[in-house]
Amino acid sequence: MASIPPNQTLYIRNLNDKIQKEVLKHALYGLCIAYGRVLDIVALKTMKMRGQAFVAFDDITAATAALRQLNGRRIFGRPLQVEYALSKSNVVAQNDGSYRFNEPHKHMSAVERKRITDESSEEDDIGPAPPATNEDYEATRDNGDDEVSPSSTLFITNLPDNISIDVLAGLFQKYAGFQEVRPVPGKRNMAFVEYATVDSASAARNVLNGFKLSADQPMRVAFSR
DNA sequence: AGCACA
Repeated sequence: MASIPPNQTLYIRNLNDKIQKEVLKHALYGLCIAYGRVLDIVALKTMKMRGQAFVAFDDITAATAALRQLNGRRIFGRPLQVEYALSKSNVVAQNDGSYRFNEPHKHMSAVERKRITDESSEEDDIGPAPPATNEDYEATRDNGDDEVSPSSTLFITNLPDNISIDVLAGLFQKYAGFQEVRPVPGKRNMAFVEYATVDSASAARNVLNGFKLSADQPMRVAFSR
């Protein structure tokens, strides 16, 4: 079996394509960041590309470690199939100066190209991506009800019943200071998330409170008491 | 199964 030469980008397939794209990326990020710096994650929901993702690492060593550890690992109910990508990601090309944003990477008719483009812009995500900044967040935040004082432990409620620890870890690991997710025994729709400091917990809370993991259930992220 | 990104 002719194998693919090492590449600092991994090609991942067999992903559950029912999962909201942003959630998927967060989860992959959470899994991958353990092996090195992650430069970018690309996932498309086009006909051709759904169920697949590209994770660009800092270097080949990190990618190789992630490939070894993550291949076959179950996430969202499916074992990941991880290989090296065939080509260089744009992010890495940009980094090494070889990026030319014109050169066609595929031979495709104009109509095919248009079809792909249309599909890419189609909005099939269930809910919104987490706001990118705290400023964005102010618009979506619920100015509510917690009189609990800030803490390094977050208490998550209103989760979809069948949520996995993987998903939550994927989401919360993206924010600095993340330590662990702890299930609440007997309560499938709640969890604790531990951060190193009050500030890091607070930052994660600011972004993720109200984030939808399912269409109708914005999760609530509060400080634990 | 399916190797993209502006």
